[in-house]
Amino acid sequence: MAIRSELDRSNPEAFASAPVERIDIPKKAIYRLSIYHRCLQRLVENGQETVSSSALAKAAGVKPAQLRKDLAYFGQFGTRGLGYPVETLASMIRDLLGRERLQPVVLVGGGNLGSALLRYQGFQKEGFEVVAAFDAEPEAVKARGIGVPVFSEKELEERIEADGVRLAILCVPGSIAQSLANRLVSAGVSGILNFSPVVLDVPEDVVVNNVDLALELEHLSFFVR
Amino acid sequence: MAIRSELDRSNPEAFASAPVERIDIPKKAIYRLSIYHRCLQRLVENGQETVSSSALAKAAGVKPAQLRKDLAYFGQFGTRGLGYPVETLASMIRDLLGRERLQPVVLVGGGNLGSALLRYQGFQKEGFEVVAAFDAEPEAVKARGIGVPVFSEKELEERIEADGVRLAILCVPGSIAQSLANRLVSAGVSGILNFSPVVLDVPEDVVVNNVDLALELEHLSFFVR
DNA sequence: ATGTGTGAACTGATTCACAGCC
DNA sequence: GGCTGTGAATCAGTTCACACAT
Repeated sequence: MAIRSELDRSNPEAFASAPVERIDIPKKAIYRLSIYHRCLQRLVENGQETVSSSALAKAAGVKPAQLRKDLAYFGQFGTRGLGYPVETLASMIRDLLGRERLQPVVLVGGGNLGSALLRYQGFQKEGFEVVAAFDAEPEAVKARGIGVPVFSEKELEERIEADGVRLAILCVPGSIAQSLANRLVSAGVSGILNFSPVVLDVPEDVVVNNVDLALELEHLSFFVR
Repeated sequence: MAIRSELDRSNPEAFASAPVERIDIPKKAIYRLSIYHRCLQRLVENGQETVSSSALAKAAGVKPAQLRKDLAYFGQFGTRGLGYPVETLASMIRDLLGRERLQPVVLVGGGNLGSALLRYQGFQKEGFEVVAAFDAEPEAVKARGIGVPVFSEKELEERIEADGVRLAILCVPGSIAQSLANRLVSAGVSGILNFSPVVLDVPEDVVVNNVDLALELEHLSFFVR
């Protein structure tokens, strides 16, 4: 089981119980896998058949050795003297990330940011399906007119369990974030993309990925003199 | 000068030429400073006067030793046997992050995500002022009714230079992100919060902080079996 | 010749553990 | 007694450099 080391924006203690064979893979490497996948997709579109570690690394903004090492965690995919087969590599990463088939996701919190994300096409484009949204005042959110069914927050457990959803996007005020996270977890969610400005406390087998927009901006402001 | 090591989501090569005296501070430590500040704000509201490293660390989701070391990079703020003065510490972090006074920010790209972020109150609440937004079709964005002036993308240089803006939020399609980043940089911007799904290539003295929403979700999907 | 795969060396960051101060 | 500040020890992650395959 498991992956070691922390990912900056997520709870340092959040580990995953991954399918047994993978051991000792830095979370950062997994993170980079997604980036490689993006770059590979572009190459596929361009009809390129193979790519060298240096070319792909450059596109992804990392060093060639790093790319090779990252891929090597999962097996041997390249041909010495030639490079990596673009199509095959892309598909293997998708497989690894559990992205071969559509993943259902729920969104909790239909405020400004929440309904913004509902309208945002980026998730759908990358193959995630937001199957439901929840809010304390579902009517208000519905009024903003989005193609995702909005339910009362009370139906949260019921619907998540019914659909077997494992991923949630949480964008509620900090004050209620923890209690909603608890409810999500006990309904069976094991991955939370958290936009609330709080450090969530969750069981070991749940992974939280924090995206704190204001904090990102604040962080930048340190560097601009 | 300067800060070493990388911050996960930003360009690994992006370093800052910081005011000389600070040397050898991990970027991650600076990142955590923002988190500590959040927690301190809550304590201020509660009227608490002092806080121990273990209490604050717990709230921030880190180990006490880490918190102490992080703060020690910048000076000695605590009292042995007592803890840290909440108010003073908060203000010193603000000062350090360059957040004592309001920072003007521009937003580029008024698509789904862009106009969502314009409506999002989080930035304003944390003391950033979005002074202008730019889009190729400013009228369309204006129509969505937001309290921020929207200009044609052509006026970008002009207005950024006039206002001396140093921070930008970039949320345009990947295909045009690099060229807009170039224009921002030459107009004087030195910190970019990048929501576009591309690795931006910028000069050494510009800091890019990448927030790739689809990628965050994808990353989670690895962990949910 | 070219370019992967990988142990070994290195660099950076976290944690320990304790000395020193209130 | 409690809690900070910090050198030393540990741990994780990156990069090097080269053996090996095509």
